[in-house]
Amino acid sequence: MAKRVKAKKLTHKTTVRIKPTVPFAFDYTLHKPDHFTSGDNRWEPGVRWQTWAWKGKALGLKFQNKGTIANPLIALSIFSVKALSKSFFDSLVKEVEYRYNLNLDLKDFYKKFSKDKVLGPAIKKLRGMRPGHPSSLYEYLIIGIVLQNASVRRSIQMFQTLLEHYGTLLEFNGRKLWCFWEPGGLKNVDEQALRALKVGYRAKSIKKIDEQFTNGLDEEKLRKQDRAIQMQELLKLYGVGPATVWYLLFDVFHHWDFFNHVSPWEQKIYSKLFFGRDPEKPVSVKKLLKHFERYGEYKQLAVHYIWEDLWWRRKKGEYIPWLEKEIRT
DNA sequence: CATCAGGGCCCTG
DNA sequence: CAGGGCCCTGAT
Repeated sequence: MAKRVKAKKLTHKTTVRIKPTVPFAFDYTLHKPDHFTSGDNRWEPGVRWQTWAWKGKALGLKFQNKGTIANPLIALSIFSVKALSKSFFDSLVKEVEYRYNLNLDLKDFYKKFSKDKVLGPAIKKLRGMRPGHPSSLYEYLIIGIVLQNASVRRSIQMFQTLLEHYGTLLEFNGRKLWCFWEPGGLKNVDEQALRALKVGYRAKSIKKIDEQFTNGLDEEKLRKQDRAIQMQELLKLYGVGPATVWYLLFDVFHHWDFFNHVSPWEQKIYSKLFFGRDPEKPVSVKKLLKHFERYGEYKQLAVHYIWEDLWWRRKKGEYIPWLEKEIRT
């Protein structure tokens, strides 16, 4: 399936140091085992390689853990074709800090919920974990579209194929990874061509989002608006509904306090986690949402901790039979 | 084999 | 505001 193409070699390397706020857990922040793996990143303990389209440049990033939870330090190496300016690096680092929430203050959240029966143990284990996602709004929208009405395996296939057709293969630090195309990159691609990649009816959404996005949607500006405006603007995008917006508000716009949607597979998992129920006989969405109210302004963050704890347990080798049944990769 | 549901959304009535 | 249809794929 992989197209045979020549990788763009990123021979320039610049390393900068980033000091996140304390406490900081490198692996729990830089790797989320529930996010589907794809050709744009690689993780191993203490290291993450990630491609990054930024201001017209296709970059390779390598994050290395050089500190501890109590005294954190990240070495970020930026690989590029040509040398880049100081102001370019500054803007990039600022964006990295934003997307991974490296300056987030978790004290109040921990103070409020460290003793919570369900959340407490997760906080203890994952102490220093930030929520966050490496994608821009545009990139996340494309990912959101391929998640719709599809199994994990199919989503991965669609995303990988899109990357391989419209992205750029980069080679840096001895690795080859695909980099996302820039917004507007599908201008000369018609819907039929997208359909040929087996994305199905999502072709229309992808195409329209690429158009609508280049026609004035500005991520920077939207970040500064309040949540209601953000929702309203996102829902205007063709193919974006409540489920996709819910993901976006958390992962891209960093609202920790907003929880209005539960998708069917998540409903099953939450039912088991929070109510001990058989996932096949899930608790109603309404009841789940009401349950999350106890976490107040941190409800989405709280669920993120419990959710990630579950996936890390699996990642670390614990066999969770009911979960395996729900995943169906 | 055929049929169906799936990590939604749009559109119609 | 409920419900049919949509692409494709793996499960049954």
